[in-house]
Amino acid sequence: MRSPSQTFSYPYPHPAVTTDVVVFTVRNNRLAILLVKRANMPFAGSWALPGGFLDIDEDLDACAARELEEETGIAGLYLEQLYTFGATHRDPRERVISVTYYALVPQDALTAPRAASDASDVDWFDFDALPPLAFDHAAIVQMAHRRLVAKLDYSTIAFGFMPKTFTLSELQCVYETLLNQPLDKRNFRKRILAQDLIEETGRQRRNGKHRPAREYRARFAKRVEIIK
Amino acid sequence: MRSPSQTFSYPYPHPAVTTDVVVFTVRNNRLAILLVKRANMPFAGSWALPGGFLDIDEDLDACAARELEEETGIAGLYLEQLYTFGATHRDPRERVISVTYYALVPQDALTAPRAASDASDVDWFDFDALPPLAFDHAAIVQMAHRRLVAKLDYSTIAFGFMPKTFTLSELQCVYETLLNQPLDKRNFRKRILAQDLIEETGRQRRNGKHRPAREYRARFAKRVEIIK
DNA sequence: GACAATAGTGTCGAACTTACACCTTGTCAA
DNA sequence: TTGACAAGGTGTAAGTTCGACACTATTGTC
Repeated sequence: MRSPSQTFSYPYPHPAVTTDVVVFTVRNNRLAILLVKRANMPFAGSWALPGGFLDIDEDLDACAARELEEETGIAGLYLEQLYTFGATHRDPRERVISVTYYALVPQDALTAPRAASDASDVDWFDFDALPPLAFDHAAIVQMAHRRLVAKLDYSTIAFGFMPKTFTLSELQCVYETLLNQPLDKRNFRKRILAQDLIEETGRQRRNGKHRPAREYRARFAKRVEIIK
Repeated sequence: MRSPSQTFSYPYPHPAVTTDVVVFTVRNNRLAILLVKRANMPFAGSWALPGGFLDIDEDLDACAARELEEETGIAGLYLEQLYTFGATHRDPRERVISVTYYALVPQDALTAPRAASDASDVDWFDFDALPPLAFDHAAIVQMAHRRLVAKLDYSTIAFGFMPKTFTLSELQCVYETLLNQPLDKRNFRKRILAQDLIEETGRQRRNGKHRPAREYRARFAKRVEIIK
């Protein structure tokens, strides 16, 4: 926490450093991201990415994780650094450099986020129906989305959206949502199974009033490896 | 420039922000990077990446370009942001966040770099014979190299090493250097020409006492597009 | 004119990608 | 119990891409 009772002086001007996080999920077959409503100036009342100022003895990754948890209650995600935004007037208060991160979260981990800290509200928004965003956060979101889509091709990033167990139809549905196009069921299953990244749990899962599907899990441990 | 006659105070501690740049070239059929010898403490006398402190009213990209030019005399490169390093004790003086960049330069643009500013010397080093580096710069170099190799597959990044005109053999040689493996001449030419990214200049180039080769140039304008 | 050195060219098989349709297994309601 | 509904699950053939592979062409030199 910050203690405004003293001041800190330097022989040269220093920018402030923040972290901001773009948290993606797939919800109702739509890509969605997590936003907080700002409680304070500037942009009070605007929606923004969760994030905040770096503590002076805190690693960047830790700051992103802490701010995310403080403002939304969501913890334990794997945060990957995205890009650093530092245009000179991106924050009206002072010079602010923002180191941005992105993360994926499975639908079922949606322990409804709770607002706290500098946020007066928290909610998920469909990616193609975002409200106006504070600062340059719209640009950050765009870059995160480009990265996400690019990584679909050459990494296992999509598994980041899947719960511990899932069916092939559910996985295909996530790919279709992210790629925004339908995929052939047989070819999809062939390709996924050929990669040898998932295995059957042996159980079945009933998702409706019809034939139940085989349940799968990722072969790799907790954190989904992202092939760079 | 910095004016140390006054001080700058903030209600909260601020880190310093620097930029550092990894400049790659291919030289004598080997990958090489540009290093400067530090004139000042800390790590005075050590080799390090060119870079330095962000001016308070300067964009990050501009800072990287400025510091590169000040310390090495090299200007006009396309700098792409790589990653931001901010471990708490990576600089012994104070908390320093470094936004790092990388760039590629063709062999023929090697107007011999000249040391200036905070650098007492500048030189190119073969990538697999680097001296010990100051700060965490070895980690930065490693990450830049991983990114470079990864992008070879799905981008036109290799053209960044080529002069305005070149022969197919020269291009193949750059690929072989970067991939560290020999390539089949016929398959290489087929693949490159199929991409439709280069065109014949109509001229020939004599590279020795033997049959001259056709000269090519990149189809795209000045800056080589890097497909993300 | 023979030799040295690099430039330049085509084919075949294997592997991978894509397009495409039907039967199976469960629920539910008549 | 049976038939309709809904999603689960499976194979094949054609086209395309990728990789291995060897010889002729052109220039300069001796």
